[in-house]
Amino acid sequence: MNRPAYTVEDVVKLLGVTPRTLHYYEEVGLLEPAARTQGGHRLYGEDTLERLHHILRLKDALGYSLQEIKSILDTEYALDKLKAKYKNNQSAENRDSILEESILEESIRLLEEVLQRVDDKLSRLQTVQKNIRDRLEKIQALRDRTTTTKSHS
Amino acid sequence: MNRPAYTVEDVVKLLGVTPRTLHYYEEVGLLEPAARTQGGHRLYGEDTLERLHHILRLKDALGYSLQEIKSILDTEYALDKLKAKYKNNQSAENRDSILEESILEESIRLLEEVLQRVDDKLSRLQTVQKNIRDRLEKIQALRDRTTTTKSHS
DNA sequence: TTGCTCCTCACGTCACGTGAGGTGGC
DNA sequence: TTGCTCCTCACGTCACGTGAGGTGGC
Repeated sequence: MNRPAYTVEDVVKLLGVTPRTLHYYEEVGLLEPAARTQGGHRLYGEDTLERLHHILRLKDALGYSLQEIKSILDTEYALDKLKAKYKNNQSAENRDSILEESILEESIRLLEEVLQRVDDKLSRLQTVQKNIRDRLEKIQALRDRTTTTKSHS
Repeated sequence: MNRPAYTVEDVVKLLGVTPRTLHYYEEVGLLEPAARTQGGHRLYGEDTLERLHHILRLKDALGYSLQEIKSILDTEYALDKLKAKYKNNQSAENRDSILEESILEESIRLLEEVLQRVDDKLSRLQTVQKNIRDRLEKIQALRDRTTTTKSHS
């Protein structure tokens, strides 16, 4: 499940980060390599690759700090564990008691908060997009006026 | 045209930045106050306020560095000057020669580049939005299952 | 074996944050 | 005059960038 293993070079090419970023995320406890070679070279698994992808989206698209991302990932991890516990449990009463746990409400609050941020960013970007398109059209019209004038002369 | 004047406090409240940010942008030559009081307190004009708003959009929504923003604003300023020159000129030949200037093509290239970035950000954000909505629905369904179970018992 | 990428310090940089000590403006 | 905000240094911080000097892996 953790196979195949990716080297630093692989990750760098796949996700467009630098080795330094991988080192730094490890330093602050955000991303651990799945293993090391006997020579000390980092090896990443498929799951850490997905985790990094998620980190980058939260950072680049939504502008969260690494600290905030850490707490978001912690909450998501706790939720995943809860889901696994739920699935592995036969008893209906046990299932219900699992669903009582506060991590469920916390996850919902978190997702709603993130979604709000996404929506805000989206509407702001759409305004910018419209703005730029208008300006681009105007200035292109101005340029085209020169071209037509030239063809007259 | 540069009236009314805004104090640091006004700008901070209107655009949600800190005084330190205003100081720093001035330090790197991005944003000059329109004037100072005799006591040295900064006063901003309506136009610098708009400029700051533009800077913040380029930084927060699009992720440009202050260096990049500076060069973008420089290009836009040059284009504005060109437009003014165009409008104030009666002669058709003069107008044509103004339109020959390379700043026109440069501005179009710049706007297309920025628009590309906006579109990229938008599509990525839409993916994230869909993702979160799906996950939110699933986890809400899980929570609601508990509620209904409870009402049965 | 050659060459390219990896490793670990460690200092530099960008975009501010955060006091320290002092003055301005309603 | 009181109190809140402003001012200018100047050091701290976050998220890496960038060598320096040395070793690993196909």
